[in-house]
This record gives sequence, structure tokens and C-alpha cells, in this order.
Amino acid sequence: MNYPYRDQFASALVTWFEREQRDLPWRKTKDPYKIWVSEVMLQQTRVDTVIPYYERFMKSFPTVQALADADEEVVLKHWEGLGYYSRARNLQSAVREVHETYGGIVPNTREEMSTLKGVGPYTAGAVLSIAYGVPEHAVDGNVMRVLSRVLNCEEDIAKPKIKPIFEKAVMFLIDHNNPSYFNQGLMELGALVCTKGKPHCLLCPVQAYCLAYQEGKPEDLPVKTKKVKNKPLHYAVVVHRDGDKVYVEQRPSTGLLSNMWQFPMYDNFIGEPIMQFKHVFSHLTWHIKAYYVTTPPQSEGGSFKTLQEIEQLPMPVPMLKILDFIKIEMENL
DNA sequence: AATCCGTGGAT
DNA sequence: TATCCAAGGAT
Repeated sequence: MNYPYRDQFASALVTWFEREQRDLPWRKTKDPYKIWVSEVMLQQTRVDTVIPYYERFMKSFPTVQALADADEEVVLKHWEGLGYYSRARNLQSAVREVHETYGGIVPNTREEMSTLKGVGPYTAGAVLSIAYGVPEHAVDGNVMRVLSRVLNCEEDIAKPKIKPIFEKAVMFLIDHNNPSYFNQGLMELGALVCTKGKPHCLLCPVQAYCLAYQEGKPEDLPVKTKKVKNKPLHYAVVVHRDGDKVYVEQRPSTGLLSNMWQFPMYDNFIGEPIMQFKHVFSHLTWHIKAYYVTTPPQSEGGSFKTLQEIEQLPMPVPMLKILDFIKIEMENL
């Protein structure tokens, strides 16, 4: 590293974070378990979205033991609407591992943490630094963007080989007196000041130490290529009704929306749809036509349940839309 | 290395 | 409307 502002950068960043940090629920604690839960929820998910989920989750599962003892279905219900549902299953699996193998104490080394399901390089570093004060890197999307500017890196940060470079950079820059505030400061700076569109350089505490700013083109960074093609899929979702009960089934334990509940999905169906809409995922789009029938389902494995029972089951957002519709429909019977 | 895995807000 | 993408990880 030939970056000349190491100590000044770290000092200015930590001082700024002490003064400007947002008041967030998970910043009221140093409980490693609670920090861990927050970090998993925050993966690829916005702060404002996470807050109510985090509050509700902590009321129901305030400790490692509480989450370890919970039913998976109840945990998934708490995750409903957050997306990436494998996070919830992996988190509970890992928490059970901590409960059984580590006596309920979240391990404080990267080696041990990294063995836990759903804990990757970022989450391990975040928990270690924030909860335990261990000087470990926690490089997320914010940090990639901030460092690409501070270090004036013109490489394509979408390339997998770049991230380890920034992890080494953090280990070089990190404030050993306050790894927690250094890492959080880096992320907070990316969220509030060093934003992706037009960064607010006039408000930046490390403007004087930013190589891209010195070059006069911080808004041209980072360079990031990517193209994800979204594949359209057409489905018929059929609501089989028998009296006051409706047929629901659980999705497989692997793949898209694993273990979530749904109304049966078919490639095609004859009749007049009660509603139709599209639901966009990261890499595919469901084009849904929903149908209402009083005939038995073709599929097996599910069962007829009342709406009150169905409301207790974790369902993905597109199924919740259909559920809302038939709730109104069946109230009028 | 490239894909898969959700959702909703911002532009 | 289309695109990006937000405190990533698993395969």
C-alpha cells in the first residue's frame, strides 16, 4: 500500500462516526448474538426494511437459546417478506450449533465463526469487530464503493479478485483502538455520504484523504460491470377451496423460496382467473394467473387448512397477495 | 467464475 | 418503465 494517509484517515473516520452515526436498534447493544442477527438481516437488505423485523425478532428470540429452541416455521414466519429465506434457516442452524458446541457463546475468532452456516467473510468480520472489538475486516458493498474512491481504484469491483484486495486494505487501514467504529464508520460513510450516484464530498470527513477526490472524479467510481438477465416464467396458481378450507402445500427444502408455503402452481390451467399480476425476483419474473376452484388438487403432500391456520404459515409475497384476495372473497360467503 | 437466492426503494 | 442495487453467502 502506498496510501499516505493511514492514521489520519482512520482518525477522521472514527471521529465522524462518533458524531454522526444513526440511532439504530442494533447499536444499543454489544450482545454478539444480537449483532449477528442484525448483520444477517442486513445482508442485501435496506436498514429501513430491517428495523421492524429486527425489533419483532428480538422480542420473540432474545437469546441464543430462545432461537435454538424455536420451531423453524415460526422463525420463517418472522422472516416473511424479508426475502432470502435461507438466511433464516441457516441462522437458526448456526445458532443451534453455537448453543450445542460453544455453550451458547458466539465464537470470537474468524476461523470458528466462518464454520457457521450463513456466516461468510463479511458477517464474521462484522460480528468480531462490532461485538468483540477484534480488528477484522468487514467488507460489504458500501466499503467496496468507499475504498474504490478513497484509493482511486479503477478496477472493476464486480470482479471477485478485487474484494480480497480491499480486505487487505482494511487490515492496513483499520483503527486498532476501535475496530468497531472504524468498520461501522466505513459503512455509514457509504450509506450517508459516499453514495453511489453523486457522493456528498463537501460533507465528507475524509475528503482530504480521498485519492479520487484529489483526481477530481469521485463520481466516476466505482467501475462496476454486471448484467443479470431476468427470465420470465408463467404459472397458474390454483386456490382449491373445500368449504371454509383451502389447499396449501410446502415448497421443497432447497431452491427458490425453500420451505415456504404456497397454493399449488401449474404450468397452465383452463378457466377465468380471479386475479393476475407479475412478481419480480432477482433473476426471474413470475407471471401469475390465479384461479378459484372447488375441485380437489392434482398434487399431493399438502392439506386443506382454514384461513386462520394458513395465516400462521410463512408464505412468499406473491402468495400473500393471493391470500389477501381470497380472504376478502371468503368473508363474503 | 458465474449463478442462484427476495424484496422494495431510489432514480 | 427499466435498471440498479442494499450491512452477502452458498454452490
